[in-house]
Amino acid sequence: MRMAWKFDQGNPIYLQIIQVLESKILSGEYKPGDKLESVRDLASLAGVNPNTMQKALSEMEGMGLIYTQRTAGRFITEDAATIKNLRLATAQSKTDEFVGELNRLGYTTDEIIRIIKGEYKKEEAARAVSNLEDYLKGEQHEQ
Amino acid sequence: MRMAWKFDQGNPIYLQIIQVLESKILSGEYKPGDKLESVRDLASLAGVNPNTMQKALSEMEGMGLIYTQRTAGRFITEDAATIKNLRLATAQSKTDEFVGELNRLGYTTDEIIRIIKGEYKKEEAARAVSNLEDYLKGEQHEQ
Amino acid sequence: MRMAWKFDQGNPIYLQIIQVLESKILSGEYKPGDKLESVRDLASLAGVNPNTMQKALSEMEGMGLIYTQRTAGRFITEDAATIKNLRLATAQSKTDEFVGELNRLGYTTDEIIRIIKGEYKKEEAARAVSNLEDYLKGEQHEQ
Amino acid sequence: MRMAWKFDQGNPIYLQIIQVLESKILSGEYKPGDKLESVRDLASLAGVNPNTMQKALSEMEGMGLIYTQRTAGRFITEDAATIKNLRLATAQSKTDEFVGELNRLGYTTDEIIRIIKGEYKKEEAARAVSNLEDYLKGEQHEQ
DNA sequence: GTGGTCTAGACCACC
DNA sequence: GTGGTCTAGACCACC
Repeated sequence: MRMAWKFDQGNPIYLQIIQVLESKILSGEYKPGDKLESVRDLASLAGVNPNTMQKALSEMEGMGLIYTQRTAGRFITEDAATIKNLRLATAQSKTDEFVGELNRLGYTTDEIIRIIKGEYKKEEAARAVSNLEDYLKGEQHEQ
Repeated sequence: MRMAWKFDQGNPIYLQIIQVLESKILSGEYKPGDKLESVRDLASLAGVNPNTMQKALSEMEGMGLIYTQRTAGRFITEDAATIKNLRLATAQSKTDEFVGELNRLGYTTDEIIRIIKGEYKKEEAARAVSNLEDYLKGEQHEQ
Repeated sequence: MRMAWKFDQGNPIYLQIIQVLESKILSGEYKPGDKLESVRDLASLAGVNPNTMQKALSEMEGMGLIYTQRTAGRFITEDAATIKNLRLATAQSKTDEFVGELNRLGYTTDEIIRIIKGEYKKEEAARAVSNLEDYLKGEQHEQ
Repeated sequence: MRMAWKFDQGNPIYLQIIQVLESKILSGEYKPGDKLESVRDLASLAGVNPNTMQKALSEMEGMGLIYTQRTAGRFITEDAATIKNLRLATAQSKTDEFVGELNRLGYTTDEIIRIIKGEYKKEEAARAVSNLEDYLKGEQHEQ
C-alpha cells in the first residue's frame, strides 16, 4: 500500500484532487487518450472516499478534460488543442492573479521578476540586515 | 452612497475583507498608527453586516496587524517591522506557490518571466511612477 | 434534559466556556485525540447559542488545544507536550498572580500557605485519591 | 509630571483603579481617616479621565471604604474593623478561587503549596528535562 | 460614539 | 450529520 496523497486541510479535498489530476494532464504526464485508473483504485491511491474521487472526476468531465466510455472506463480527452489551450489559459490567469496581488503589495513588475530570478537570494540578505537593524532599534526602545 | 466592495462568491467574505485591508497595510496605504474607520462605518462601506466586519478585524488583531483601544477605536500596528516582514514573507510565499504551480504545468522559470513581461509591459510605467510617489510619502512619515 | 452549565454574568460566556473546556483538557479529563461533541450538542449542553460555542471553539483552535477535521468534527490535540506545558505554564502564572495580589494585601508567603492549608484540610484526602486514579489512567494512555 | 499608572488593556480602567486604591487601604498604606487626593489630582496622577476616577471612587464609597465630607473632600473610612474584615474576606475569596482553579487542573493542595514555597525552582528543572525529552521524541517523529 | 457579545435563524459545502 | 458563514437585530460597558 502506497502513501495516500497529501492534502492540506482547509481546502475541499475534491478540489485538491482536481488540481493534481489536471496538472498531470496539462503537463503531459497523462497523454491524450490514456486510460485512467478506476474510481476505486484512484480513491484507494489517494486515500479518500470513492464518493470524493467520483465528484472530482465528474467535475473534470464537465471541463472536457476526461470522458467516460460506457463500460471501458474513463479516458483523457483526445483533443490535444483543448489541453493546450487550457494549459495556456491556466498559466495566464494564475499569472494575472499573482502579479495583481504583488502589485497590490506595492511591488513593481521588475521587482517581481527579480524575486523570481534570484530565488530570493538578494532579498534574503537585505532582510537579514534590516531585521538586525530593527532588532537593535527595539533593544534601545525596551531599555 | 458609494459602491459596496466587490466580493467573489465562493470565498468567505470575511477572508476577502482581510485581504483587502491587509494589502492596504502592507502596501503602505494605511500607515502605522493610523486610525481605522469604525466597525459600523467599515461594514457600511463594504456593504456587509457589522458582525462580518468584526470577525475580519478580530482575526487581523490576532495577526498583530491592528490593535484595539477600548472605546477609542482600532489602529494600525505601530510596529513597522512587523508590517515590513509580513510584506516580504507574503511576497515570497505567493511567489513560491505561483512558480511551483507553473512548474507543475511544465513552464520553466524563463517562460514564466516572459509571460509576466508580455502581459504587463504597458502598465509598468504608470505603476512605477505611482509606487515612487507612495514610497517617498512613506519615507517622510517613517523618519 | 440536563442542567445547562452555570455562567456568571459579567464575564463573556464564550470565555467561561473556554475555561471549562480548557480545564478538562489540561486536567486530562479529555485525552489527546478524543473527539469533542459537535458544536450543536455542546451548545445544547451548555445552554447557549451554537454561534457562541463556535466562537469559543475557534479560539481554542487558535490556541492549539483542539483541531478540526472537515465534516468529521473537532478533536483534542494529539500533541501531549503542548497540553503538559500549558498546564504547567497556567499553574505558574496563576500562582504568580495570586501570590502577588496577596503580597500587595500585606500577606507573607507563610501566611498564604497557612490560609490554603486551613481551608482545604478536609477535602484533601478525597481529592488525593481521585487525582491518583486519574493519574494512573492517564499514564496507561500515554505510554 | 509623574509616570501615569500602568493599566492592562482588556479590563475596564475604573476596576483597575479600584484594585490599586483598595490594596493601598487594605495593606495599610492608606490609614483610616487619611485624606485622599482630589479627584482631579488622582486622575492626573493615574493618567485617566476625571470621570473614570470619579466612577472608581463612587464605587469604593459604596463599598464603605471611603466617605465624602461636604466640602473637605474624601477620606479613608475610620472604621478599622471594616478594613480588617474586608482584607481577610478578600484573601479568603482569592484563595478559594485560586485553589479551585488549580484543583481543576489536577493539582493537589500539597502540590500547590510546593509550587508557592519553591518559587517553582524544582518544577523548572523537571520541566526543562521533560521538554528536552519531548523535543527528542519530536525529532524522531519528524524524520 | 466606540468595540464587544449574544441570540435566532437561515443557508452552504462536504462526506 | 459535520463545521462554517452570514445577516438582522438587540443589548452592554466604557468614555
